[in-house]
Amino acid sequence: MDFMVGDLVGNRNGRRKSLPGRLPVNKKRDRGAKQDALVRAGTRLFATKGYEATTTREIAALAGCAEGLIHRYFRGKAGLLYAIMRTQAAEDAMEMSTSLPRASHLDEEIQQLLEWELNRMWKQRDFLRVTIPRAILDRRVGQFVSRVGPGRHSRAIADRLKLYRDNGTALADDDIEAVANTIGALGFALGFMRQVVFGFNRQQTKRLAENIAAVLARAIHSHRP
Amino acid sequence: MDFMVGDLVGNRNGRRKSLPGRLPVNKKRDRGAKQDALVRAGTRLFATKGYEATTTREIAALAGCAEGLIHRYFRGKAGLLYAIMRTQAAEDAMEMSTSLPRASHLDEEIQQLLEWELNRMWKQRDFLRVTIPRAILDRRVGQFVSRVGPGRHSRAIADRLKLYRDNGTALADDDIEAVANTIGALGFALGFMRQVVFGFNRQQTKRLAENIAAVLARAIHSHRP
Amino acid sequence: MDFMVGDLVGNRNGRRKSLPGRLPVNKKRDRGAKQDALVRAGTRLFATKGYEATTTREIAALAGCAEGLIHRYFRGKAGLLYAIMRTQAAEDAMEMSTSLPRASHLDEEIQQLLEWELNRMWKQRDFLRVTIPRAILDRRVGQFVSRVGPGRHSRAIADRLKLYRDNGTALADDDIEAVANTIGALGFALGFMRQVVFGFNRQQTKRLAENIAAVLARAIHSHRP
Amino acid sequence: MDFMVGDLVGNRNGRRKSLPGRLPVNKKRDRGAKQDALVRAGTRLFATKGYEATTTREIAALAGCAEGLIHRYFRGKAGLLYAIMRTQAAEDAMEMSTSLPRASHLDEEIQQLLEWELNRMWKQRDFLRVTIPRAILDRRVGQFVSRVGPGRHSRAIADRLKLYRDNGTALADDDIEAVANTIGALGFALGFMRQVVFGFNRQQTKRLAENIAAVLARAIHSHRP
DNA sequence: TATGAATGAGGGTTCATTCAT
DNA sequence: TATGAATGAACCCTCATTCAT
Repeated sequence: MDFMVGDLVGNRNGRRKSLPGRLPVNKKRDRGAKQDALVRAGTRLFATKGYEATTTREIAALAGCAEGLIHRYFRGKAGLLYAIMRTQAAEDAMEMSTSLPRASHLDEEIQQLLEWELNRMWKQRDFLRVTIPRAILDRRVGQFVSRVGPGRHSRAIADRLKLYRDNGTALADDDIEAVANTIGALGFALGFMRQVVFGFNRQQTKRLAENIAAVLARAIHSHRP
Repeated sequence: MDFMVGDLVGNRNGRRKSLPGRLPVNKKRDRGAKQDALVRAGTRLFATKGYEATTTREIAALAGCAEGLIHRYFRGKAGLLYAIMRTQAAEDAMEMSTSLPRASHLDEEIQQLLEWELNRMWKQRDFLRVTIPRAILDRRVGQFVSRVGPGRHSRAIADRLKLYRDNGTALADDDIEAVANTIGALGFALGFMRQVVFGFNRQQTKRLAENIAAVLARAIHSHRP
Repeated sequence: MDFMVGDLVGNRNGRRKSLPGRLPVNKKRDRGAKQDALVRAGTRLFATKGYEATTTREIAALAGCAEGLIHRYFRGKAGLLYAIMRTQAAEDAMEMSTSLPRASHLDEEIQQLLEWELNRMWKQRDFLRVTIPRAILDRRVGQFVSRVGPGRHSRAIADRLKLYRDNGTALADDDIEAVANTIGALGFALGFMRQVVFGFNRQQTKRLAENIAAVLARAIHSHRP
Repeated sequence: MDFMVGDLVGNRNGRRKSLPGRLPVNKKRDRGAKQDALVRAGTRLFATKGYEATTTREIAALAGCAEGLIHRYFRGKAGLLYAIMRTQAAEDAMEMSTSLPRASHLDEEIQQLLEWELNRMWKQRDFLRVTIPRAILDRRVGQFVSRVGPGRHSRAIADRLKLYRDNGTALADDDIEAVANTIGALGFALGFMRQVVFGFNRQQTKRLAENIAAVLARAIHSHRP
């Protein structure tokens, strides 16, 4: 009267038809570390293959943990993407607060601000490779990026420029806004598009930036002659 | 199954040469029309939903023709993408030759060049929404875009600037290069990223561009004091 | 300048990494036949393993066609289930119209009606094995089943019984309703539950039904003595 | 991983015997309470959503204990299902012994037996919603259900009918068997299928049962005219 | 012992591509 | 040649089960 009926009840995992010996699995619990690993793996893969072309399997494999965790921690692939963006925005905010020393002259300030932007773009290149394409497709992401990226940065740049004076007079607000936005635009166009996307030589790009910085400095100096 | 990047600069037809013996007169016209329709539909859909999220079925439906044609004409979805990029590059090249009238002063020239760039970005926004994400993922596409986009344009801009003189002397090459690149960078950053991706108000953006143009003009005027 | 970039565009099927030689596939188009095959395969598998435990993969394999067709034809697994139920309801309706000859006496009529019900249950056993569990879980399915099953049948049985008279008088409506419902109930309880689900011997069940029919006939004959 | 049907009649604990040396006094009480809670939660959820569609997480949540306990106590989800069936079979057996008072006449007896069956089905509806679908899919469960359900009950009904006499003579065995089985069939068909599954009005169903009982009583009275 | 976090096999479904018509 | 029905690989996600804590 005893017979096997286990397989009469079809359950998802009961059907493990061909798994003779399991490998010993690392089930150590370390939520923080695994979340980090997933965010890092996701960033890397989304950046190089694109969000859609990256599979959750790959991400889990690269992160060295189970696919299911992507869904447990981030509520799915899309959630991981958002987590990546939030994480980066937070890190960027932190990095901004580690202040760049003030330069002795306006020329130098513009010089170093532009260089700083270029470096920032380079450091954040993976993040940007993930984010920009999403921003292009999704208005909401675009607004988020705008707020935490160019928005925050041009304001910071403008604030720094306000501290400088030319022949004893403060710089005009319009000029400050123009230069701050130009520096932001150049940061993105040279630092990200040119250096990262178009694959131009970094030294050459840096020299170009230096020339431009010099031109900008001249412009702002010569205000109302 | 694999597409040549060479295709990016090749002719639009997937087939290398016309088949022997069979007049393709009217067929050709239909073929061309359908290819155009597919390219247009693909551009629109890739731009709004992204390449991966767009299905070939949708493209065919929007173009009003059969799904199979995407494969026959363009060797698949990826081939259509390349065709879109080629098409746009060609159109852009044509548009550049419809020349912008020369301005009477350098100030005006910079002004109108920047405005022209902003408009160009706006007109090409769908194309850019398709292309930029691909360029970000694919170094080779990046190089292609760089060549037909910023490369071509900054050269054209520089050529125009060379025609102007300040106090009777030609502008310095370094300044020309700096300003030409800055105009290009601003075109992309303001015209595409700010206007299109971040969804900023166009008038406001245009005014910002005008301020910036004024600053740049001042800089280049005051050269060699 | 020509390099492979095909794999830079991650598309779903482009990734066919390890399919050296495809088997020649039978892509013959025969929608009707394939729909039938899927309905039949679905009925069989749902009946024996249950709806949830059956995979669409299995259904397609048993039907000898592609999994995708389940979604194209029936909009998914659930749609196939509904199609099965509709199909069966339609067939059952048709079969009902192939009339059972009228018996010479009421006794015989009850006898043959009950037998007819038992046979119907046996013939429809796979369908019932699919449907009853769903009806148990889903009020809507329950109502549908009730309408096309017991509802339709007891009415038909009642209509037949109305044609008989006992000692020259028509049978009382209440009696007809009672006997018709009893026959229906017995059909289900003996024909399906006992014969099919509990696995009782069919001959024995048939004899039991004959005894019961005799008792019922007596009851209705002896009306108001 | 495979469950023995023997478990269906075994004791409720997954573990065969108590562990040596460790007083399980209070633990046992908790254990029992949690097992009960899991069985109750499982019954409710399996009944309303179906076995497969119910997750162990839901069951644990409804029972207010940890998911892992389902596996520790019942060796998995399937084991819980068997425990549910065993529990119910045991409760049903107990309830049968709380005897229904004997009626004064056969008519009344049939009447009250049928009513009793209908009520029983109503009370056990959740259990039946769990069990019937499993019985339909699994021959062995079907046999188990048949034994502890209809089998046990028709025997009990027959035993009661044997106590009545008509005009001083005992009822014929065939008639008793026929009526007992008919009552059982009606109990299931009206009490479960009609009342519970098809969602018919209970009062109306009760009246129909009364009519039928009257007809059956007449039949059995008039035996051997 | 009890918990619930971690695992990963397998599910339904989508959709680029193929090919009969 | 053009069509769109058919194909099936691969996707994201669920959830029974395992096992560290």
